[in-house]
Amino acid sequence: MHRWSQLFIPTLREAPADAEVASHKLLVRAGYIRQLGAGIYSFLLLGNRSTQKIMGIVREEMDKIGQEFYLPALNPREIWEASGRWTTMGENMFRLKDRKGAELCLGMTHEEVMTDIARKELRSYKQLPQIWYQIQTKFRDEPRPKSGLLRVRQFIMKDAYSFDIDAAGLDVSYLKHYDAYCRIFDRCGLKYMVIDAHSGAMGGSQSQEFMVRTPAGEDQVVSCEKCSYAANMEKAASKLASVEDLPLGLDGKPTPYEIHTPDQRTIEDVANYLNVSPKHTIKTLAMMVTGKDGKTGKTEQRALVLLLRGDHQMNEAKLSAAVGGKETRPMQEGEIQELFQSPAGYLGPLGIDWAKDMEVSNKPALLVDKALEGRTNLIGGANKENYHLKNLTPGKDFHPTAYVDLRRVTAGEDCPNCGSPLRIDTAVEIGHIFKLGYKYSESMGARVLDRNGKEVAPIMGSYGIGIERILTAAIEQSNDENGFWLPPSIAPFEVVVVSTNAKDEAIRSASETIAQQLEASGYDVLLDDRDERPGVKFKDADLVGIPFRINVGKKVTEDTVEVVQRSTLHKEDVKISAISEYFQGLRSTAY
RNA sequence: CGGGACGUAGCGCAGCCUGGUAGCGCACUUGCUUGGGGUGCAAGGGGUCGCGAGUUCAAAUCUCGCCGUCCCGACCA
Repeated sequence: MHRWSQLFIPTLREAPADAEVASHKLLVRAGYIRQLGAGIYSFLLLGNRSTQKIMGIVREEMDKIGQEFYLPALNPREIWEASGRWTTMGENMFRLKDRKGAELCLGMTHEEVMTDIARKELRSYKQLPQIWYQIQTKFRDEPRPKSGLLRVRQFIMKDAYSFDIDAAGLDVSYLKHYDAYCRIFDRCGLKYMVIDAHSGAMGGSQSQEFMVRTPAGEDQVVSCEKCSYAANMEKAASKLASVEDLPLGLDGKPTPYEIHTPDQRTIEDVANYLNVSPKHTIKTLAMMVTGKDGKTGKTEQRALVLLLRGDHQMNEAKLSAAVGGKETRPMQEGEIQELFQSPAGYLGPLGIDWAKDMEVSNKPALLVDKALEGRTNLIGGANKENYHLKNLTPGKDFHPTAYVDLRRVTAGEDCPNCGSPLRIDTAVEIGHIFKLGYKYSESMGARVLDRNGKEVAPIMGSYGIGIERILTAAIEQSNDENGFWLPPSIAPFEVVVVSTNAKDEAIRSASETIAQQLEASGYDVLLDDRDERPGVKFKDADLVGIPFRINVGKKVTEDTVEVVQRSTLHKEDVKISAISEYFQGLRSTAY
């Protein structure tokens, strides 16, 4: 039996001044966590109980599909060199030296260690498939830890890795994880969505993220109001209404011609001045790309010009993907003048010798958004102050280096699947599954013999869940100014029994009895037996995330107590003799 | 890493401009009081004013350096 009077639950009336998001303020106020440093937190009794319950659920579901390991957080440099990530992980990796001067790092993820086990131990296709997982502490030297537990430098992750003989096998392992993740997040009581994601620096093909909508989130998610379409902003697409192109101007000849547009610099100005919709104009964005050349290894800089439909916005993530992850920045004035021989405001694609493919780096590249592919008679800058061009047709008047998707989806546009409006929300990523492919098995030399006796690399998948993020997301999803409420499955206690007057013997002993009864029926019970005023206890009970409260008060003389559901604040009188049955009933419904 | 802010008791803050005994609310301790939404009264305890230099008779206060934390951006399985 847990008695509040004997526990350390340091609740705070006020949130620390440096807490910004709801979950951070409340986790501190409720005595779940305390900060040790930037992005480093201690878990106290309540916080630890909650994360232990989350890990319990994760473990139960993962045990159905895989085997639990426990790998070291301290990793030698060699395995990270083997995968190539000793360098690519850069400053995000915590590095240290041992007494002999040997280099080590703290694991940010465990593809390397798992693959190392695989390459040493797996010999035959008969040993596949394997799904290995662990629940373990990860270290990442985030450039900017923030938002309490949302972005930290040390956290607990459930990470799993699958090894299969072929792509079909990987599909099965991937699906098993998908299903397990759904069960885990359902059991944790989260409202989540699954979105298509960018595989990012990890490589690989298919990838999905499990996201929880919250204003505190750092990721933008596009989802359909009606159907199940949902995607990361980096990947999201939308259906465009078709546009009827402008007719040919002047004598009807299909060649671009100049028109005088004095002081008309913005798309909006030009469109107004010429009395056309911005949909008929071309937006020209001048950028510079910097990055290492794949062949020479030298850091190089090249001009990159982007063309979008006038009313469209550029999506930085898509651009970054289009240039292979290199850094981009807007051109400076001098650079613009040098390439276009024209001031900004009148830039266009004509008169410049564009590179034919992205590999050729001595010429500027011209990337044209797919929304302009097939369009004709557009209006764009003439590369001459105070002039624009009419009758511009991509592919005819100028030749793009490539057509790519660069456009930023905006809320209200049509879903690519069903045509219903799309919405955009910020969200927190709580889980991620993806098909790694052969990246690690090949680079690290994991090989098995297939049924033909041929040596092949196993195909891998990688699957992660952020334990603390489940707690954080749950709080973000369910809180008010007085505190928060967790789903019973992950709450530190399921019920708090509040003895409203510690000095009243009838109330005191009834509280005791009720708490014992419920505990005997298998509930996690906290008995608030402190010698405090009822108001203090109610405030604390509302604060700390326990989903149900039993108020034991004067009505004990009538064999009655009050049950309060924290989420709704709904109150109900229940006979003490029937309290266990009452909660059994709840378990089948609200639980 | 670029921009901004902050650092005074466990938490929230004032004091700094104009240098001179370090303060308020909550929390904590003791006593009484109260007992269904942070009860009231009284008496207490608790501070290297982030750290280090400098200026000065005298520094929380002025100057310089460093450290730490938060926010925006960049970054990000």
